[in-house]
Amino acid sequence: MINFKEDEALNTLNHSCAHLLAQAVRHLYPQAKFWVGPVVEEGFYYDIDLGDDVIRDDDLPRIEKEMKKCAKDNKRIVRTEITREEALEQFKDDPYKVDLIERMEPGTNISMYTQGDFTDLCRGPHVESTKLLKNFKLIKHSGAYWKGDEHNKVLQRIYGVCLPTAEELEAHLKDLEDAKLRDHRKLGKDLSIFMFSETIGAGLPMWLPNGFTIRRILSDYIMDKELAQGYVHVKTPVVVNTKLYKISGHLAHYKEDMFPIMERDGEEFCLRPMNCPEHMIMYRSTLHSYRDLPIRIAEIADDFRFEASGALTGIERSRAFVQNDSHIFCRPDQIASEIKNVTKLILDVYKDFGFENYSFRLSLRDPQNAEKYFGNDELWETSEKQLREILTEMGVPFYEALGEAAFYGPKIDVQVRSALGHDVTLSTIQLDYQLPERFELEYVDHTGTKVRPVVIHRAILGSLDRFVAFLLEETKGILPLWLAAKQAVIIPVAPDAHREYAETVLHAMKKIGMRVSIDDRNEKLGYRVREAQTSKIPVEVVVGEGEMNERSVTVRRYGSKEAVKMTLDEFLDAMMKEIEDRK
RNA sequence: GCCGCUUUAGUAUAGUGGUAAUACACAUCCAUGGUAAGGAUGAGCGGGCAGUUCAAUUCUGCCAAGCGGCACCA
Repeated sequence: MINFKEDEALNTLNHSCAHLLAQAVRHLYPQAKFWVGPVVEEGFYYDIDLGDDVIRDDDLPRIEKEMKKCAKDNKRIVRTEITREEALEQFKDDPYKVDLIERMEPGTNISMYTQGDFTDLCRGPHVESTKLLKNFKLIKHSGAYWKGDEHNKVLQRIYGVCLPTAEELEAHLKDLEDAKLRDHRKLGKDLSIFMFSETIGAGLPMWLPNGFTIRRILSDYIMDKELAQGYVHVKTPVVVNTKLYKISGHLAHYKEDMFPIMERDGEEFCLRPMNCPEHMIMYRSTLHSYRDLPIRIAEIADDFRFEASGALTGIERSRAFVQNDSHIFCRPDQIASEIKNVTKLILDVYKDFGFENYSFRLSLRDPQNAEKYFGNDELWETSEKQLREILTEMGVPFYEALGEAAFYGPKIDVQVRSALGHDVTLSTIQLDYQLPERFELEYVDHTGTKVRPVVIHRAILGSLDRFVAFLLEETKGILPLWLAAKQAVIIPVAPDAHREYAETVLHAMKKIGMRVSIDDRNEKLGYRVREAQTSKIPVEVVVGEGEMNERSVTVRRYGSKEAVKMTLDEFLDAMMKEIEDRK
């Protein structure tokens, strides 16, 4: 996918196109006032105040037409400079421009770009003439809060793209269409992975047999990895007394994001939004020696968060989900090695799945917004520094993001991009000095003194739900053999004549643990082959007269046009090896 | 939650102010077969609640769910 922001030429082109958009909007909506029109990764947008008017779908073609008209005039785009004071005077009737100008250094000059009857404040650069703006398309529109603050007025935002040639534009629009085909919501429906029901409730997924099988494989997989690394697994309740979240501080901070509280017999309960506090209580239930640390408590945990209705996105963001969660209770001197181990585990797991498009993000607090966070400044600075050093030392490339920390500590997040371009967190590692304090956790050190441990929160697959969403989009629903819900289908050429041998093959495959069935419906071979292919089943085994007589199978793999004949034993060996290797 | 849009059979779509169509899937029957759709017949549909109208799937309002963004994301 094209990155319009990083490509210098495209950036300039799109920036100029944003001005063209503004010019056209000014013609069609004389009352329009303009905020900003930047270039972003997916193209350009402009935020516009239309007074009481709004943009509707039908308006985009109208605006495009006007843009074409403006561009055809072939106006040169001219740069001029004025002083800050002159600018304030010139734009005194436009509160948005005044806001922008006032934030510039006094004494600096301000550049403006003019094309025909339209002038806008702008740093530039721009293309020479509007005639270069030919191959553009307005993609979508939406409301957007002024300055990104939900208390501010909603401006109208229009998104578009501009490319040098008509062919490139067409190809880009085709890419956008294709991305929709690997949207996990579409694949999930087509492949019967999960479903939603209005009657069950928004954001509450139901996992169908195929989907549950995939989840079961995933949780077995990750639990085995964890066991090998010294984790222990537990199960804790999804409904808890609200006392727990009063202690943890969640109730004060995050009540709005929780399902409503239940009250009975004078006690309050809630559906847990996360399970950290329960693991704290579990840790606290016995006395720990410094020799016992680290203690790594893990859980495949159902959690419930009342996500805003507009945030729900299939199983990528739902209100009920299952975390692959763990809390590592350790001594301060163990932090670095524990975080390194978790990072290694993440890299190891991504390798098993063949993921390559991800990036590590060091999520820091936003110092402008300090009241959002627990704990004192030094502690934050120390722990942020600690995480930064660990990543640097490991040679893992990462970027830093202010304001992305948890309220109790900084994080290392692993970010991926969904089919539709959403930046989402898959894995996370969080350093926490706060919850141990709040829950008064202790261990006995080598001098016999009770001291406070540190907690590392971590999720490798993140939530199984989101992980499956990403997995589907990355693989286009074509899962590797070891993960496929249905790994193989056996197709007897003539069901009546070859059923018995098909069953022999079935039992042999089941014996090595494969998820396989026989398709002995009274349909043509071609029909059954087609269905196996469209269901994205990795392996088709055709058995007929020849196979029956020589105890062999004819195997066709998903996506291949070739059918290969081999003995049943060779086939079983190959399958076992492939599943074992997680290829 | 905010701005805009959408909602027709199991699925994907078409169409209309006079209660609806196509394909696949499904059921029954015929066909009994070698790698992407054999044939016939049949059953099944307007998100919910109001309003306008002689008449609403079609127009209007409210609600819900979904979609694209915004905000949010422990």
